[in-house]
Amino acid sequence: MSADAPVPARRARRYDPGRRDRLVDTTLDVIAENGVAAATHRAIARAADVPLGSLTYHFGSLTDLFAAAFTRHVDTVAARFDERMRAAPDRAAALEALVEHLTGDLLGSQRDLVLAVELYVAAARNPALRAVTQDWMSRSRRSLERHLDPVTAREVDALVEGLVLHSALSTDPMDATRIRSALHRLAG
Amino acid sequence: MSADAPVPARRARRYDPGRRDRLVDTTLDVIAENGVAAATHRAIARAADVPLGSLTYHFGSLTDLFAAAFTRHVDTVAARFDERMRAAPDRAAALEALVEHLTGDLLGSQRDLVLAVELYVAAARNPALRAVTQDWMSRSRRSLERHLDPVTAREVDALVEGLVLHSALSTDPMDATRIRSALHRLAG
DNA sequence: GGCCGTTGTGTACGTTCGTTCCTATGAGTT
DNA sequence: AACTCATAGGAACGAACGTACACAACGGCC
Repeated sequence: MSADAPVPARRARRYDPGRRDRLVDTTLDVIAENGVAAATHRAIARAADVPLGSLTYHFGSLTDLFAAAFTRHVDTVAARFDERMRAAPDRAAALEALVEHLTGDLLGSQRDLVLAVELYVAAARNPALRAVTQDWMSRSRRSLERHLDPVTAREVDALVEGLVLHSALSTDPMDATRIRSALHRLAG
Repeated sequence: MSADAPVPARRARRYDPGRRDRLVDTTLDVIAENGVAAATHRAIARAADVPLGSLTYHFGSLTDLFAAAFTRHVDTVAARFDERMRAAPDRAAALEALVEHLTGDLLGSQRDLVLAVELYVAAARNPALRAVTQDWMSRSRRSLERHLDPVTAREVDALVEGLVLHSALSTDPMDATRIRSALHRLAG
């Protein structure tokens, strides 16, 4: 009469060395999927299949976790973007690489697009995240300045931001041809 | 023994014909000030100095209230923008009006800027708000097409969106001169 | 002046949240 | 093998949330 007692089903898994890293990744997944507002401790714990307490153990607060997640995201995208710019031999190639970055890397995966916008808004209200956005903006501009003068780089940067926003939210985003034409008008 | 009884301090004010309108305005204020996430029934009620129940009486749900608020905001900004475009006699004047719109109307009041970005993100997750953003985007483009061909209008629209985002979040937004130069490069 | 239906108000309910805390476990060290 | 301490796990707390609802108050109508 005690075999299948109402034991609360103890969790078996133990000692998970990469867990902290996985939590950061899962956080980005949840934010991309449902937005920052829906990225609660519980939602992330469920998505990562870890108990609730594990989150507050690894990260002192939800803001800390967001900061870690966005920092990772910015590092990933900024590194990829700078590599593209570094690989370009001249200005024309840089513009084409920019088109590729926009249509291939970003617009291809709605994920990075959405994460960017979510980061922008979260940072607008949260001082702890503002540094991450600032870092992204300055790295992005520095990459552009490999082939563009500072004034043009700044204008292109603004246009790119607008294209990202448009693409993330509009029903009919601009295609590669239109983007290329706009970039050349601005920086060609 | 009953004069100053612990009566819960009945509210005196009654019959407030313009209340529904005021609630919409107050909602925009709260969103601009603290973001959509902080715009709760209670926060708005406090800001408008009305009891909590008044909100659910006038608006069936929080989403309904947001939709009403954003619709009003879009109507205001879109009307002002279209008037500027309509008043411009030619393409050059239209571009200058656009600069004026950006630096004067929008960047002058951080408020409209922030509201725009908040709307974008809220709409990305909430189907009921998506129609409002679509309306804004199409009206904005139609206004631009008074003086620009459709292709250019679209590019300018994207650039403007990027400038808005940059201005709302960057520490050193572009000034009127730079904005004018960028617009002329793109559409001049 | 008395009735009625719209409008206004206060409270309560059930849910979800971030965070805290106590206990259990096992890898690494001695 | 024994000990230790960083990690893991689950329950609990108080606070805040959206919403529902019962009752109060008053303008408009007879």
